[in-house]
Amino acid sequence: MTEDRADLPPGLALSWGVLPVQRRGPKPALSIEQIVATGIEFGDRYGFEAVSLQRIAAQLGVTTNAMYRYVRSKEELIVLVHDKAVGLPPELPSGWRAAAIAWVDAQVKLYEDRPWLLDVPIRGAPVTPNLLRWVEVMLAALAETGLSQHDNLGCLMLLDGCARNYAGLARQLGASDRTPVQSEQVGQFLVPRLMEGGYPTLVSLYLNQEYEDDLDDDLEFGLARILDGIDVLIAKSP
Amino acid sequence: MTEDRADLPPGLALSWGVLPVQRRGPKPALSIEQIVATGIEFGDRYGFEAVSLQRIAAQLGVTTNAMYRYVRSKEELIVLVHDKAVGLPPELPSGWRAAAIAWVDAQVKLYEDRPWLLDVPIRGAPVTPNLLRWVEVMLAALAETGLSQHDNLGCLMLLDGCARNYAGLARQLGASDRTPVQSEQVGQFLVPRLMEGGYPTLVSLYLNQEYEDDLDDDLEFGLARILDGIDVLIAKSP
DNA sequence: CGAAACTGTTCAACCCATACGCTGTTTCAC
DNA sequence: GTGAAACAGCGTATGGGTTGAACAGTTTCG
Repeated sequence: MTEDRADLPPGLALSWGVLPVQRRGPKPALSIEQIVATGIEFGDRYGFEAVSLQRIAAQLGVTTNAMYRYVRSKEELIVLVHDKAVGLPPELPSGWRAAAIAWVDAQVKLYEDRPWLLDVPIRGAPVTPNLLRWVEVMLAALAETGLSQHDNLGCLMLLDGCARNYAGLARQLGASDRTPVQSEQVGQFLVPRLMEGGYPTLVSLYLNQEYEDDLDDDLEFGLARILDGIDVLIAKSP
Repeated sequence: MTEDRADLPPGLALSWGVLPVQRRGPKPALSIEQIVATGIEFGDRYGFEAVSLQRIAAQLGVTTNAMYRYVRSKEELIVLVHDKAVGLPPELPSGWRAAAIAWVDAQVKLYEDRPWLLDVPIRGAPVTPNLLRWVEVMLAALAETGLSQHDNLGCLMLLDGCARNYAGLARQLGASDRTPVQSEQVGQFLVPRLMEGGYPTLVSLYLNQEYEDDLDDDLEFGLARILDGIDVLIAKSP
């Protein structure tokens, strides 16, 4: 019995290069690679919402429905575009601490280059080649901690959350920098209501303007906390 | 000159109860509260994608376009529904460490009750009353650490990321539990390719089935790391 | 050579957000 | 009072998007 890949999660087979063999009929005018590359192009240029079957089809000079000869659904397309756009992780330096910093930095850099990746809805655990490669390299670097694989996975998720967190923050702050007027207006609207509504800590935060900070510092701060926390665990474990 | 709330971020004014005064004309058949409550109902019942202007309008016996008398856009609706569905934070116990645990637990519980809140796209820093209330209570609890407000904000973001992380993980794992057959198939598809493709760590992870774990443990693990990390910082600071 | 298989296309049905203009109602100002 | 301004809700329409069914053309195997 041949492998039934019909009910595998969307994009799994295609992302690993397993595509239905074709024996008869006209040769396809397009290729998956071409379609995915076009999707990434649209994402880079116009954001995540712009990566649609319609647009890609139009760009490639084909009707929308022709796309369904290549992908089963939009979701499948997104999975493929996501994996391809994430690409391969960098080589990590030796030493789990340096490796973790490099890994997180690389992720932040990636999200800086392609902010729209933060908008990709995450349906489940990663199963595509490039995403799993990122997991693999970090997990390998964490092996030297001597912790259990389970704990290492926990650390990795902590680091991943940290990276996504700050990348998202950096994006929204970068976007709001374009309209400092609006930010000012928000403050004027908000502060009186915070004072009346019993938000003393937030008021003092606003008035001290402590929220005006360098994002790199923020990332460094969060990452340092996590790494210190992992260190404590390593020291505790026999 | 009266306050110009026209160009404030969508949902800001409405969430704080500032709604356009109406002097003439028929009384509105609907109220914002009603609309938002209906949106939450749909979210609870059918997930985030189900909260649409069309559906809410139909449910309330009104045409879609009538909605635009109350909210300026779908985004505004989402912001309002989000804030209302999040609700008020719990009372936190004294002691920043216990408070942090309670705060994260409450958030995880919230996302357990309303998983669709994880799908709400985050456009910017929180500005709505309930969301800011969550920030306020945690920031107040962190005041006793003696760290700067800036550092406290960093800690809060760390905790928030942790909560969202594990809530998301819990949801996807809970969803995949419904179809263990598919998970099996994924493994059968994936493992050979991981072995051939040079993913030794992941292969061992898969084969040891170390990924089968209690999620509560995961949360506890991540949270413990973060709290330990914060502790280290407190100990270092004068 | 013929038939099977596969291609892209047209036609079509949906869902969704949003804009415009109309009608009828309410209420303030005179 | 009463008239007119202001406003709610509706119908219609538009544009964008995903997905499906039926069809016609092309390639290649038997």
